Amino acid sequence: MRNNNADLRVIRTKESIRHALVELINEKGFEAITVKDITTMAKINRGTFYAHYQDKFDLMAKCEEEIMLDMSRITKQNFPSVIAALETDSKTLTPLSLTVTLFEYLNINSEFMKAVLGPKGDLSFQTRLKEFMWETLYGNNPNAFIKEENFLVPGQYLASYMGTAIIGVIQQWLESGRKESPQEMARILTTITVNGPYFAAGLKK
Amino acid sequence: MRNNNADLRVIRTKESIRHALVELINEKGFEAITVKDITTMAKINRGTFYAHYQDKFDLMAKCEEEIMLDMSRITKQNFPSVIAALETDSKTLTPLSLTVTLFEYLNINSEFMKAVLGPKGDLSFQTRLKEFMWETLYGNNPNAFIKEENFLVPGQYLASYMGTAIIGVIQQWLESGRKESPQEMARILTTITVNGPYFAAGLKK
DNA sequence: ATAAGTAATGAACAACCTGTTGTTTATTAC
DNA sequence: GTAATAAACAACAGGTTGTTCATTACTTAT
Repeated sequence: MRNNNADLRVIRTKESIRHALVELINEKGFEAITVKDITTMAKINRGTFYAHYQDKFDLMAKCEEEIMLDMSRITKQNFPSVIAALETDSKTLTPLSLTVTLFEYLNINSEFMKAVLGPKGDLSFQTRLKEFMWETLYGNNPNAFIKEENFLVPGQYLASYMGTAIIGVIQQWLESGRKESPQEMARILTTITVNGPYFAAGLKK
Repeated sequence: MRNNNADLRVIRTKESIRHALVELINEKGFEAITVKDITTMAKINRGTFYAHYQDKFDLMAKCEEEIMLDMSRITKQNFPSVIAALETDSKTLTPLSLTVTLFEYLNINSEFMKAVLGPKGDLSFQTRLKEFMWETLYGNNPNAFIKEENFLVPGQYLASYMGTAIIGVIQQWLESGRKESPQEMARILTTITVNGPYFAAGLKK
């Protein structure tokens, strides 16, 4: 039986297609990209593109899917349960070591992440990543973080607030050139979340 | 000299174009919309569309620009300075009354806002709105909220965190059917921001 | 009320992009 | 070495785009 995925031509073709996609998103935004743009930049025949993907949406979906699966796999591999992650961090409420791991992955795939999370990127991917980050970092917290009604505000708004805020910090990190290490970013994110933005700014004791 | 903008035909045409745009974004996402779709739904000739807008991107940009100008105008009208807004609220750190005003505007234009901030919306608009909200609500705070280096974390990450978090709360409100009043939403947003998410959830004293 | 000015219409146009088809070429497994 | 398999290709029909032009319908200023 043949192993299709091992064919060097396939690997080369797919790599140049995906590289061209990232380039073009940064250049003109996913919106304005045509299949012709991609194949021209990837230096392949347009027919070849359709042999691998249905259209540009299919290409995008498969790239995003791969990223999400990777993150899921890495998370489960390193931290089979959130409880274990929390114990690693000696009694903080947020799994710091897990956050470091995720930032390390973002760092490796920064080219793609920067493209799809940037202003010309894909809003639906942002939504999916937001939900993933929320669930991974806080959603399964054994302290049952979000209840229907929380202490001061409805739980759904707390979840949206924190989920979106994480994405914002990631975007800022990617756009400003990833000057901080993944470790430092995890510390920053955890600090703001645990203490609240006003305290972190020094405006509140 | 004639005033072209007053021509009832122009007003009617533009209104039906913009209404069709909102409908279509909710239906299939901005991405997939063709100019033909818009003109068919708006029941106008395709040539008429090109008499008013260069293409669908130009249409979108002009709609967004109008919203941003509106919000800017309303803000300046009601609160010429952030200091005045803060004084209205008897010594909180966040301008609650200003937040209410902004949520009231979002409420009136909820159809459009829901479309462009939803999963099928426009990421670049989200970025612009984020920056506007940040600057309006916190950026000009006389307490000089964000410095180059803050107490615990770099200021740029605090700004991104809070700016994006606001957008997240707004998105959640629009998507879940705007059950809360603008007043209630302003209270929720202010509460989380001032106290921090962990406190608001009841996990921290 | 009317005339002048302006917007909207329908039709036609070339240019472009799309997705598919049938064919050729290169690689791999036996 | 040969047969199976899949990538690469050129050519095609169908649809969208942005423009133009003559004609019709509507609005406004006088």
